[in-house]
Amino acid sequence: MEGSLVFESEFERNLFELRRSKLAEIEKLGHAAYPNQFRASHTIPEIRKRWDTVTGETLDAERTSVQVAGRIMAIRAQGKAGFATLQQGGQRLQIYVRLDAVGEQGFALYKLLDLGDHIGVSGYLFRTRTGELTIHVETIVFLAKAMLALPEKFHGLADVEIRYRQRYVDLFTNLESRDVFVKRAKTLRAIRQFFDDRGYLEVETPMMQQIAGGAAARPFKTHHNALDEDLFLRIAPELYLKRLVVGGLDRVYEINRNFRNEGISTQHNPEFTMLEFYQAYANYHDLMDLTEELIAFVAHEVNGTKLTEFNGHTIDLGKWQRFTMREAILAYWPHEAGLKPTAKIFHGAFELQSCIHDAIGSLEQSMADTAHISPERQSEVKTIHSAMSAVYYESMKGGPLGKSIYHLFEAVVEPFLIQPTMIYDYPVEVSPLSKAKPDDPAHVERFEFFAGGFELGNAFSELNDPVEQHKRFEEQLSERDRGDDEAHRMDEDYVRALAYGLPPTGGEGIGIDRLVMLLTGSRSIRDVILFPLMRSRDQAPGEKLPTSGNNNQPA
RNA sequence: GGACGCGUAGCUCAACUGGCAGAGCAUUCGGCUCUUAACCGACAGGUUGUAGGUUCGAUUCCUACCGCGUCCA
Repeated sequence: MEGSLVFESEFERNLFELRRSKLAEIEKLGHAAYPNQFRASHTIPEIRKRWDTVTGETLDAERTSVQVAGRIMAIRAQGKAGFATLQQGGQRLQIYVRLDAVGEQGFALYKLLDLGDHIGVSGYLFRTRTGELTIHVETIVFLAKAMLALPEKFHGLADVEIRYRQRYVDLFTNLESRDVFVKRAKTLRAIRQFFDDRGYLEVETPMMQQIAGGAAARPFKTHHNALDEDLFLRIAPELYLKRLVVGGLDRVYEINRNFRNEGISTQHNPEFTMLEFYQAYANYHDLMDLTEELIAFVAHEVNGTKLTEFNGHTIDLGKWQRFTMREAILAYWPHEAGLKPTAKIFHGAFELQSCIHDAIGSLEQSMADTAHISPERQSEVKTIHSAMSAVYYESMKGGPLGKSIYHLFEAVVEPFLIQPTMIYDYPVEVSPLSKAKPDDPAHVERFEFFAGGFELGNAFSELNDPVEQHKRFEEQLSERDRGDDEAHRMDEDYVRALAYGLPPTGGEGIGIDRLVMLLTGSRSIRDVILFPLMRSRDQAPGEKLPTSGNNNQPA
């Protein structure tokens, strides 16, 4: 068995052996090494909630008996007595063990205990001289041994890599980390309550799909052996959920994982959790109102307030602003990019190109003028400059105007949307599944919403004209041919579903991980995912990177 | 994929300009019947991420690689 255990060092191997011999001594005292049950009268949070404010005199008068289980997180022996701190349910409670109260057997067990061990105790509540609520132990039951050393008790586990890779240690040593995941669960519960209360049906649609559709992203590929068929992990549930609306499920929502084969960053994990919901007979204006209600409700359920601290900003999730995409570009135009342009730049590729050309020139002048601009702003300007250059280059190559406008928006507006903001009326070229505005076929009834400087969600009035949908897919195919490997694929069955008649429908997707980041003040998405994807450490160096040329898809 | 930064005892961190690799916690042993980052005394714990190079001498400088982080793409 030892051969299969992973020790970090000889130190750990020795400690493990030492703890095994202690475990054997505990068995000699008459305790099972790995007992299978303990009946507690209370959880530690229950005890704290009920008795935290009760005085020592009252406790002495009542002499309340309790049975509690927990993990030892601190232990202070003092000859023939001692204290320990038990942790359970994310909270801690001190216990007091003395020889004359627990007897020779009990005290012998106490002396064999280590940090990290699980025990159960029974005794009565009292307050120490310093006023701390404590269990005066009468019997100790051994429950399980920690065979490895715990992280340092004061600083906890600080190494982020170990926190992600060995989350089990992070969770019991850093209670702030535990809190994040408790809030994550509260977020999901609040979302379900919100939609259940409004007559939505929670559904589950395929995560393994023949055509990974519904979003602009590269999928992961897998293979079903019995069918001998390649499959893709879904990048979005969208097209299946709308099939359900065709089927008469007027209000549906799904909360589950999507998989996108893209880079990893503080805002991207290859698998992430998405909420998508669809409501028949609603349009994107209805969804904007619903979204404001939802986010405010969830924030309040999770934090008891609509305010949240994120990245040095106080964000009010109850207060929203709304801009059309074109308004936002003009409103957020960086002053280093020269005179604020007019709406004329959106009228044609030539106008947009000459505007961006001038802006790039102004930005370059600002970048050279290091004396008058703060270093932080310098780096922002540099980022805006490189993004704008990419937009210019793409436009000169003959890319669609709407795509350039969208990328211009991403360059100059998105990172600066700290307070909750809805951006609506998107170019049709970047919205192949959205319904066009009745009076403006170049734009669609779509909005995205932002807070903290990143996108949280995306919604639109669903395109339900099968002929138009088929045409949009074909346009996406030609974008693929132009080299955009994130462009949508054709999905004939989806078009067929639309042909049976999709009622006017509004649909929306919200990134749950990012919402939880916002609600918990977490700067990295990895802090809100229990087991974020990490590069494996145990591959042999020779097989580290697959050499190209076998079954890789063309880039 | 690129730039920058980090990697030292199980954990948290030191080590000046290249000159004997250290402390606290945890562990082990001894003492202590109200402590709480308990305290007091003693012991032990290291291939400084890996592989090379420069040097009389490398944790420190150089190269490559591995892992992580931040920013960018």
